[in-house]
Amino acid sequence: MITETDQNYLKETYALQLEHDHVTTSMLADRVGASAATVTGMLKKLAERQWVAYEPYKGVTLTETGRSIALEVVRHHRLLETYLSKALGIPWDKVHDEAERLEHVISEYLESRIDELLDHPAIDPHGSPIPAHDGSIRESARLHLTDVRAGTDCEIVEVSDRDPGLLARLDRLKLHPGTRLQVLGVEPIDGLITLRVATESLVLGSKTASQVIVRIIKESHHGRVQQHH
Amino acid sequence: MITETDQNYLKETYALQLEHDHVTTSMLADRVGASAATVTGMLKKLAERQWVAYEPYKGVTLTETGRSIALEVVRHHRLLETYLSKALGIPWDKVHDEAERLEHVISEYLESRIDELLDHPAIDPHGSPIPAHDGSIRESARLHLTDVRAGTDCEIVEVSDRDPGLLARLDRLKLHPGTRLQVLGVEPIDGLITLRVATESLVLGSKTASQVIVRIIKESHHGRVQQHH
DNA sequence: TTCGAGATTTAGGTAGTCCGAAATCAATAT
DNA sequence: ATATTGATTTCGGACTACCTAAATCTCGAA
Ligand SMILES: [Mn+2]
Ligand SMILES: [Mn+2]
Ligand SMILES: [Mn+2]
Ligand SMILES: [Mn+2]
Repeated sequence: MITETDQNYLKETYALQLEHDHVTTSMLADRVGASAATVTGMLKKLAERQWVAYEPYKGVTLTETGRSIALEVVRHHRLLETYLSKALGIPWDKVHDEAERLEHVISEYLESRIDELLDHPAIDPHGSPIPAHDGSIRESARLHLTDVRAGTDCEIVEVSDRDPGLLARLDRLKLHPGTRLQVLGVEPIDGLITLRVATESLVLGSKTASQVIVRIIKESHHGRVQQHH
Repeated sequence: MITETDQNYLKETYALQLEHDHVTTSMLADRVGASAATVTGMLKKLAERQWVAYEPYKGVTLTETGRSIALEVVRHHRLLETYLSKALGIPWDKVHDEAERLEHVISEYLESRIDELLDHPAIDPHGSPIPAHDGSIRESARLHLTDVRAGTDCEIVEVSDRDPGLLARLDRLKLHPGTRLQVLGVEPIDGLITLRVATESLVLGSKTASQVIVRIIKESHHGRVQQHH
């Protein structure tokens, strides 16, 4: 039997694998809100069930089975966020926490009703791709706003859905998926980024900018895009 | 902390108190799907937390606190059933199981959004009253179709939401809350009840008829309504 | 190459929910 | 009044998910 806890561990492992090439016990402990000791125990259990490959002291990787369990939960999560936002008019900084609990209890039947009613949406309110029913998902390379050179034109693709405070602020600044912007300058010491959005300019800290994923529309002439990490 | 299990025990105790004047361990065991031994243990815990009054070998009663916890869950359940039915078009024999899981995880915020969108509904798809936000509820006397004399005109008020098979059948027979009917005859041995609904007549067994709650529109001239039990 | 520091695992334990089997109780029939 | 029986509780045990503290491992700095 797959418990809600199993689903959360697998989902967070999936998310961490997208951002890091090595997923550790402590990273997972941080995400699921449990102690490292607890995570070690759970990883042994998940490995026994063949949902992850686990090398003590090394790290953890999802198996194919584990990945599809994770994607099923991610699909629920993102469909629910989209539904709550569009059908119930719930603001985008409140949908995540609600979906976090609902994702584990909706039936496949309800999932498909929601999917139909929304006309099979491809992205959620934060710009994240919604896995298809068959588990396929478009996992494009993720370019963080912190890694964009000055002078570049881009469009926001996705923002992190975890922090309501961040989302409320981005909303006030009119920074949403789809928003066009130009990077005016990057301050090298503190990483402050100056942007032009429509006709206004504004400054973001690197903590905020690192939560924003963009795609480049017109590259700066002065050099190449920096690599993250 | 109130767990999902706590909520289920309290909710079922509430439901049983409406139908019986004495709620026993085995009745609860049957409803929550656990052994009598398990229920005894849980009742001790619930009594310790002052959610029920529990007399070993005697039975169990909700305290005021226990009742309001139960009504909160019942409100979630019935609002969700109504929403799933009206907004998502889910058939009335499928909404119960879905609501059974969702009821424990929706926030007060989502509850109120749903309530607003439905314009503060008073009854759910099965005719059961939805407790108000403040916990008030119209608990009218419940007259079962099995207790109605031949010759009486009535209207269906409520049907049990637990059994999808029953609901599917009632739907096929066009027996819904609001449906008018006349009891043509009651067969004394097997309890078969003959009804006239619109222009057609049909026969129900007592198992089915006992799940239907009615209110009398015009009493038979030949005597009084029988008492249940 | 050795030595820590920090990450991780192991050990020992709690809380919650469940079970079957055995013991006990309460109510009824004799 | 007593025996029987069905309901209920008690007992011993299982399983999951969590914790802290102690032991152990890994890897980079010296
Ligand atoms: Mn979750
Ligand atoms: Mn999202
Ligand atoms: Mn429930
Ligand atoms: Mn109902």
